[in-house]
Amino acid sequence: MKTVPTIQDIAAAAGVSKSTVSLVLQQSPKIKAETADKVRAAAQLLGYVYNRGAANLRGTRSTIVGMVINDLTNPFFVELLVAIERVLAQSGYTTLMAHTAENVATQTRVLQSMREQNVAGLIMSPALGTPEQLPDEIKSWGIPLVLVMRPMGTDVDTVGVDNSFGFALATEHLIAQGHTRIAFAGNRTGYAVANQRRQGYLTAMASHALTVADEWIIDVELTPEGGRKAVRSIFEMRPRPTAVVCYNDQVAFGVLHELDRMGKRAGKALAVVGCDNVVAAEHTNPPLTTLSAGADKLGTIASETLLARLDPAADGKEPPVQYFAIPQLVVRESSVGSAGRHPHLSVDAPRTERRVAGQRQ
Amino acid sequence: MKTVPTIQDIAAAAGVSKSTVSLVLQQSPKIKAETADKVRAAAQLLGYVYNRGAANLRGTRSTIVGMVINDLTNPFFVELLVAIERVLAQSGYTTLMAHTAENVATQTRVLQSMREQNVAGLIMSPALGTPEQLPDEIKSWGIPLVLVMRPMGTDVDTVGVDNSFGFALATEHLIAQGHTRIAFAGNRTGYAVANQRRQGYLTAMASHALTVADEWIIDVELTPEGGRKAVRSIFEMRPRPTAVVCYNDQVAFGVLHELDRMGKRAGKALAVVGCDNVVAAEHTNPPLTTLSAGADKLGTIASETLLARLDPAADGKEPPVQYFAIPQLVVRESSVGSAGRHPHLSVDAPRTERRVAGQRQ
DNA sequence: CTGAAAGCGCTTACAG
DNA sequence: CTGAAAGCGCTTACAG
Repeated sequence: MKTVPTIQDIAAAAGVSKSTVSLVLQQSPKIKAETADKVRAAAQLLGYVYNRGAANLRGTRSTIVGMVINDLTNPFFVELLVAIERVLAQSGYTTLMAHTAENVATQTRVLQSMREQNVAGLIMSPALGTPEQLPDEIKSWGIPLVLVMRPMGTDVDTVGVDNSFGFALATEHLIAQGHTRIAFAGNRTGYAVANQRRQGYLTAMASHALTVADEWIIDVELTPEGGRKAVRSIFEMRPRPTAVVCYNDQVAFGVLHELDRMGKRAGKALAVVGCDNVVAAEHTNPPLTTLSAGADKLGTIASETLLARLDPAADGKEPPVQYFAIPQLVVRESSVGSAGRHPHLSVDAPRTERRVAGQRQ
Repeated sequence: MKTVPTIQDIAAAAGVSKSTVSLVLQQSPKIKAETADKVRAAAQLLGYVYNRGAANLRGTRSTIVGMVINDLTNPFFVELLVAIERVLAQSGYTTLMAHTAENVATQTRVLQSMREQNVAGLIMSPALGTPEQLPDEIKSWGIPLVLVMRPMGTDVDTVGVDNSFGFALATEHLIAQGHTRIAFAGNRTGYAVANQRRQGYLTAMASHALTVADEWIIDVELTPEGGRKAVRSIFEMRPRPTAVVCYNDQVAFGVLHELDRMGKRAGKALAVVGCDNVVAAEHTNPPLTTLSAGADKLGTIASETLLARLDPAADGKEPPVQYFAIPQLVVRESSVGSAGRHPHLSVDAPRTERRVAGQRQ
């Protein structure tokens, strides 16, 4: 545990005051180039390490950003995290990460800890069941907050996806393939995102005058295991759905797997669509048709939204950002070739990835 | 941006000195219970938030631990990260996370940043190509370091896996299935872990007097794309291997996928074994046989190793920990049923997951 | 262009 | 059992 030199030591070595050293380290133009060079040489020589904690304490700003993620077992959130971390690092911020595992109590503890660390701002994907006044409370702490993926009112910066549009798009795709009995594997009731996704599906069905049997809305855990359970339910229904829209790729992976165990193949026995377009969706057997909003793009926008709030030039009077990406459908083999009414779709689709652009009507 | 109360404010409100407040917040037994209660009540009332940065600055210890991960796109490292973060949080430490994406320059920048944040300790999975003197350099900073997954000499605390044992085990499994022409999809040359894995495979082959054709050692990227390329190579070989040991599950996923594209099935056309047992390995089509060392257990051990070093009671004279887990083989469908010489193995394996315990001879 | 002084919010001996 | 004082490593007005 050798003791690290401080600006005081550099000041002594360079023969200047510590004020001067501090200004040099901040790249202040007030210091003469010659003096600055002398200081930098001394710092180099002594192996100086800037103490950001001390600077944050004395100065007004901190350079730590907290990121609170609800579910790192879902690769989508990992992709988001990686993008956010990259953009923030480029702007000189360090990312303090915490994982709540969808647990509100853990989330409370974690937020407290971030507050104690004096984070400059927070990016959070709130755990399910988060009390709706939490964003206001965080704001009352004076910490800028950007919500990702899970909106909580229009009063807080939010970066997410237009889920009802996306799920309508996915359902339309299946209808265009000739399917009329389409199931939804997700939550029957639940939080905002779950409702939006279910609603998008229902809207598309209704707009084609297709009736939705109550049992087609299958309430399952949002995991591969939930997807497997959904398949078992579907194959007990009479008449049974020929297609299923899944809450996310994790559920869809379970669907693909259970079909395989039954000796059936997605795309033939059952058309399957997921949501998130995680990297693995490209390599499943068969490859998964899924909604893509671009984790990388969403992470970038979330970071930039926060950085704008942290900019000392910001007046804090800008209205809340409410950005909802329009997802695209990436068509792969899991959703084509079963209904067979659109041969042009089933010919190339298994080999050629095509993106159906989301277009609002 | 309302201003947060400090211990000074609490001291005034409670009618004591700030020394007393500080001691109460540290749960010191020196303060009379009555006084302590009074102080805590005042803190509660004012909405006091402990400023850990100030405490770290004045005190000798910091409560931030840095975690440097080379590849978060590999779910194995995410599982490791989650376990580490959980254990550290339970001990009152906050985790500062950084992702290097296998880039040594990024890693250097990130380590610098962690040093500036005055982390109490570091857990690192070094990027490929990390200079071998880095652990010594970090130690010279006075920051305890635990390496995970990728050893760099015996002089630094290390938690990893006995890779050569594991890959021998995987290869033995394939030999026991009757395979004699077994390929290896990974690196032909490379860093320590790559060499250990390849060596384990070669050792098992040699111990059964099986010759390894040079082309069977296939040099590919350690990604699904690399796995796909390996399959294409294998099917051009004459005679062709009937089984392949993959560097990790990511490569194996690509293998399973390319086989599927060719209309073939892993376990029938080609026996496939992976390494890491990531959660998704259970849900691939077909499910993947793979080596498991337990990301959760490894993460727990790594955290505990670091916590022991951070314990103020530690004398710093304990010898370096060198922990290498003995992996187990989790047998699933991807590796059985193709050679058919051991019918008892191929009957239940596709449905029943069995663990073959690793036993050193 | 540079220095002396005060202070960020805590903790830690040292007195009493 | 509690308080007064010094100081952790910086930054920030304020002088000059």
